[in-house]
Amino acid sequence: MPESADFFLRVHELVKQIPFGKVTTYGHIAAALGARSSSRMVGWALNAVAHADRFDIPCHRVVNRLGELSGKMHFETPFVMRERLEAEGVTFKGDAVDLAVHLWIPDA
DNA sequence: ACTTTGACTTGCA
DNA sequence: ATGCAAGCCAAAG
Repeated sequence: MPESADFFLRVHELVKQIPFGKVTTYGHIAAALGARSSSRMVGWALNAVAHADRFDIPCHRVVNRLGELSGKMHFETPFVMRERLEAEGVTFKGDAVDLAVHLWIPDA
């Protein structure tokens, strides 16, 4: 594994630290890691997670800047992601999470 | 080794 | 306010 795995690890830790019923965005994670512009890499990190058996990492709590579940299509079914969030008490604003209530910013 | 794409974000028109 | 283009870094073709 390349050194970028370290980046993945930090993303994983951050995502694990997301409180129950809260969500965060790729941009905030990237910013917390000092890579504000590299928000795409956060997605790659989660992709690696999804490909592995890292079910301990709530990737469904990570959304894009608009609160949309951009990664839902990468799940087995695009519905499971929203179902899980709703199961945690997360409210939705149409097809996006109500960030005004559930947005959580990592404590880097 | 080069090109294309991707779970994003920001900026300018 | 909406739409298109660029920037970013890494992985897959």
